[in-house]
Amino acid sequence: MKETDNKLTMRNIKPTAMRELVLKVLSEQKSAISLLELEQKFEKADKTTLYRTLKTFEENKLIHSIDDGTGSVKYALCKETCECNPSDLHVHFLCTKCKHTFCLNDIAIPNLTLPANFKLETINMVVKGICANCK
Amino acid sequence: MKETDNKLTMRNIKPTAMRELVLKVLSEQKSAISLLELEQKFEKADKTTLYRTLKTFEENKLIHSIDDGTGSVKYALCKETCECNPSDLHVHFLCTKCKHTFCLNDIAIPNLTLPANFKLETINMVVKGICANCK
DNA sequence: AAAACTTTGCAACTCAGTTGCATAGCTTTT
DNA sequence: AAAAGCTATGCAACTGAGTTGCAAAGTTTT
Ligand SMILES: [Mn+2]
Ligand SMILES: [Mn+2]
Ligand SMILES: [Zn+2]
Ligand SMILES: [Zn+2]
Repeated sequence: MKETDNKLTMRNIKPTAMRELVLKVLSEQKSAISLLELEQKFEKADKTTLYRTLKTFEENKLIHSIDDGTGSVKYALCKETCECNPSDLHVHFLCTKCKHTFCLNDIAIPNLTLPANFKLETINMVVKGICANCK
Repeated sequence: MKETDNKLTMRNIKPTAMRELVLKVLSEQKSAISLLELEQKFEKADKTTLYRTLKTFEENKLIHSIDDGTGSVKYALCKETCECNPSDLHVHFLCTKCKHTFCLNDIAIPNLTLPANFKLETINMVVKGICANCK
């Protein structure tokens, strides 16, 4: 697990056995994953440990969290260069059929003209519909 | 409460005392309100009744709900003509200072080009930042 | 007035997320 | 190498928004 180790240390995360496993699982996903789903990928793993692992990953910008409105937060790997700045923001897509949540990394969030004296900080944009796999 | 009564019956909601009071409170708000906040506007009111009142209002398109990512759903009156169609969708704004959530009724959600074979159904777009009152 | 339906109020529950705390496992100092 | 100190892990218990079951109160229909 040299490669995985590297990804962790590059984000200033100490590479423990658990963290390597979690990163591996996250890397294998084609869509964003919830804490519960992550838990279920393991035979035996503690929810709290996974929870804190995800928090650590998120704080160190290895992953980003997605609030897709389903009631459970999803997590997905950040691009290598991602610093979670406004310019790294992208649209997310929730398929109403398969319930998968996708990062549309190539779809930037369109510009908006806000009312006078409103200052923009960040935007959450979630598109719901049918994904290419379900179509 | 002739006027309030009318708004309810026009949306096929039987005008009970409680419902009139709830609609009155909702009409007075300048920003969207949560179930808990609604509860606190009354001396003594049952959360369940308010909950179900909001559900009834929402089903009948008197109000719409807003998931602003704070963990508590907000509710705001619909425009008279609103049928909660895609064309009635608008951007919402959450002020990170005063924590108020506003309907930006005049700001339509911008068009997006989705990846091939993705079909759009609806969009939730929440802008976070500083509102005009807090600026 | 009785029967049928709707609304309300209370209590209890669900479920995702979160915290406290003790133990286990490293790392650094002596 | 042992002791001390820090970090990660595991379990249990808690939180808070939302939701459901059920009985009582209120309305409408017959
Ligand atoms: Mn993403
Ligand atoms: Mn609105
Ligand atoms: Zn799908
Ligand atoms: Zn504000």
